Amino acid sequence: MSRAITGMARVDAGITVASPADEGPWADLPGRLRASGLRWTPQRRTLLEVLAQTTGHVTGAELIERCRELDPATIPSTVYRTLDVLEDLGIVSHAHGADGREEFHVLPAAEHGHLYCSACHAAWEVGLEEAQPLLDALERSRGFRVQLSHLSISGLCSECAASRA
Amino acid sequence: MSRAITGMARVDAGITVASPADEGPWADLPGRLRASGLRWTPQRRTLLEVLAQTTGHVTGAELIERCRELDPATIPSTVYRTLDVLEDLGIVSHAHGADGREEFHVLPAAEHGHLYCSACHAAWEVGLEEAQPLLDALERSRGFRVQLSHLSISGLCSECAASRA
DNA sequence: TTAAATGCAAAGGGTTTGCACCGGA
DNA sequence: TCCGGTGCAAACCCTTTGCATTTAA
Repeated sequence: MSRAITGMARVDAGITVASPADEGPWADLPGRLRASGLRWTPQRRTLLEVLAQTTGHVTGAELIERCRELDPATIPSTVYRTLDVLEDLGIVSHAHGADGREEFHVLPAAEHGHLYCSACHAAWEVGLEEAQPLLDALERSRGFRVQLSHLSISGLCSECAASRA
Repeated sequence: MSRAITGMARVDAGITVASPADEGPWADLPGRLRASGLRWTPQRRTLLEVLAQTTGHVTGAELIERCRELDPATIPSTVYRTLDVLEDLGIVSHAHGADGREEFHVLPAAEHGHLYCSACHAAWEVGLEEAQPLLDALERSRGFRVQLSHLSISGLCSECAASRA
C-alpha cells in the first residue's frame, strides 16, 4: 500500500501497514528507557505496538483509538504522556496538520514534511530533495533554518486539480 | 514596526498596526453585503474595525479579545460567524499556524505563507517570490498546486539559530 | 414584514493537569 | 523501598451549534 521511496511515498493516513516490530531503531526500547531511569510498562508496550505498525502520520486521537483496539482500557492522558517521552527519545515527533490537529510521525530519522490535498484529504510525504530549494532560499535570504518535519503544505493534488478544470 | 515589503515584512503577531480604515478593498463592505442579501450590523462594524487595524495574522481568539476592547459585549460565536462571511467575501482567509490554532489573515489579495520561529515565536510572511521554487518543484514533480496562504513553516530564525551555536 | 443576525447557553473535540494509588526496578 | 506511571476526573481552550429573540432592510 505504501512504497518506501522517500519523498514520493503516499502516506496511508489512518491505515496501519504491516512492518517488522522487533527490529529497527526501537528494538531495545525497554533498555533505553531504563537507562534513563524510566520504565517499561504494559501501556507503553501497547503504544509501541501501535506505532510499530504505523507508517506516515497519525493524530493523537487516532493513536488512542488504535491502542484501545489492543487494550480497551487505554487512557488518553497516558498515551499523550508516553508520546512526550517518546518524542524526547526521538522515536516520534509531532507537527500540526492541515486541520490544525496535532500529528505524530514515527521514526523522524527520515525527516520529511507533509503535503495535504484540501479537496480529497490525501496526504503525501515531502522529502528533503523536494524541499531543498525552499530550505536553501530561506536560509540564504533570512538565515532561517526550516524544521522540515514541521512543514505542512496544503493545496490541490493533481487529480483534484484536474477534476476542477 | 512592520515594513510593507512583501516577503520580507516582519509580521507583528498580535500587535495592531495603524492603517487606513476607510479606503481599500473593504471600503464599501456594507454595500457588498447588502448586494448579497446580507446585513451590516454594529457587531460586524466592530470586527471590521479590528481587522482594519490588523496586519499579518491573528487567531480567532485574539480577534475576539480585540473586539471586546471596543465592545465588551462581543460574543465569540458572532465573531466566528462573521469571519465565515468575510472569508466568503475574500476579506480574510484562514490557515493553521505553528501551534495548530486557527489563524486568520487580512486581505489575502497578497497571498503569502508564514514563517514561525519555534524558539522566539516570532513570525514572518513568506511571499510568492521566496516560495516559488517550492511551488514549481511540487507542480513539476507531482502536479500539486500549493495554496500559499495555507503554508506555514517552522524552524529557527537567524537570531535564535545563532544564539544556539 | 421577514429572513438574517444576534445572544446565550450548551455541547463538542482534542489535549492537559492534579492527585491519590499502583507497581516496575 | 521509591520514584516514575497510571487511572480517573476534571479542567482547558477554542470553536461550533441550536434555538428563541432581535433587528436591518
